[in-house]
Amino acid sequence: MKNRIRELRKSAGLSQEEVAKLCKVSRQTINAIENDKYDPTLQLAFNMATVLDTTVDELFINK
Amino acid sequence: MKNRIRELRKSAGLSQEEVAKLCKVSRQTINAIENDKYDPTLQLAFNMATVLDTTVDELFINK
DNA sequence: TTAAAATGTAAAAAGTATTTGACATTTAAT
DNA sequence: ATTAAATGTCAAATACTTTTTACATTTTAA
Repeated sequence: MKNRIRELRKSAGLSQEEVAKLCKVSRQTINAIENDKYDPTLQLAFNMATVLDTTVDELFINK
Repeated sequence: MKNRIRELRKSAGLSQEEVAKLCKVSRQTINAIENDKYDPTLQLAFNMATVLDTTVDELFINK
């Protein structure tokens, strides 16, 4: 599963830590997901999409 | 997290077991998710959306 | 109304996500 | 060049998802 987190996060001018706080998870979690270490839970995927002003289907690329 | 699985599954004329096979998970997993026992992994959410001919954002209701 | 199919449920085990704390490396700004 | 901020990474612990096996209940259809 690929994603467009970095791209959209930078567009929004947010650091990994800021996204983490807004999503109420740790910075390491955001970092790991952004770098494809593992997939987020569905709930976190929705939270990230909301924070990055997009949808789950646009934020994550199912391949 | 609510979902529209039952609704879309019935529309597609599929049983839980058929959806399970198409998603390559157990019938019990589909049953549990459909009944809000827990959320699927993001990967499974995408697989279910594909099988039910919809999107993750339409299939699951983030509340 | 009986049989078959579908659905609901439970417990234990295995697999996966997340946290915390810590430290290293890279990037950005001064 | 130096500092601060941001990012990358690791290991151990905790929490959550999924599987398997098994059985009970409900629904569907003959």
